[in-house]
Amino acid sequence: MAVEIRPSQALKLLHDLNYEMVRDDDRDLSARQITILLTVYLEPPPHTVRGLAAKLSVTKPVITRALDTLGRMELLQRRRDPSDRRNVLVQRTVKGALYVERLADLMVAKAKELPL
Amino acid sequence: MAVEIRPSQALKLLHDLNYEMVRDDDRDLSARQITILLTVYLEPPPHTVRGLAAKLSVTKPVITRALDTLGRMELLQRRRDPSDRRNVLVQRTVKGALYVERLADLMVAKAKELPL
DNA sequence: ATAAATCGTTTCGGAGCCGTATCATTTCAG
DNA sequence: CTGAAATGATACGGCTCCGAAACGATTTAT
Repeated sequence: MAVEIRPSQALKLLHDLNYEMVRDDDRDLSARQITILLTVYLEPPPHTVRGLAAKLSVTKPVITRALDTLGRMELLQRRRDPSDRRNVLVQRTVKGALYVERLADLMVAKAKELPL
Repeated sequence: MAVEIRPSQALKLLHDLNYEMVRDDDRDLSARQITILLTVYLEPPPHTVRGLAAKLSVTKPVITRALDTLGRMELLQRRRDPSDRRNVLVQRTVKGALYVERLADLMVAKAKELPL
């Protein structure tokens, strides 16, 4: 129970954050893509297509396509599981780590600026 | 300088929030749509297409189309400006207010659950 | 009264993402 | 060794969104 925030502050934080994301990136990630990205960066590996699909309650092609996009952006990468070559392991990248870190810092900064 | 939050907490909060939005709504709003919605609900009126486009640094058709979508969802509504009938005034709706309120409450709850 | 300017919408071609169904590859069971 | 099961990728038709350009309606300037 660490972070106390009031509803009006939450909305302003959400607004400011989305505002920055819209302005900075010409190509903004969807809610699904952000969720996939953060899941990989926050939860312990391994991450498979099937596992991510189940966790987000979406179909497998959704994950495959999101990985195509996030892979093209170099924010995540695929790797075949050597022990079971049917599996694809989703892994972090340097660029992805920087992106996530920047997102976190932005949010911390915006939270600090909140009025009242 | 009200809300203190650490980077790892910010990421988890962001993840949890996007996760809920992906799971709850079958049709999730884009970052642009959320920004438009929150701008109208947080900043003082009047809100015009041109004003919103300038504020978000996007073209006017982007706003028009977002209003089409958000209007269809009944989260925002258009109204002609009686004093200058070229303008369109973007206004809140009951359903939109409830949606925004729910979003704020969700974020407050998720923040309260954050570890450490 | 006519021309210019302003505002929001529509059109156009192009691109991304959706879910369903199907496919190729790999593993496992009999 | 052969057939079933599991996994991720692909094909398909449909929908939404994008930016640029053109458009109709309205207001303002000359």
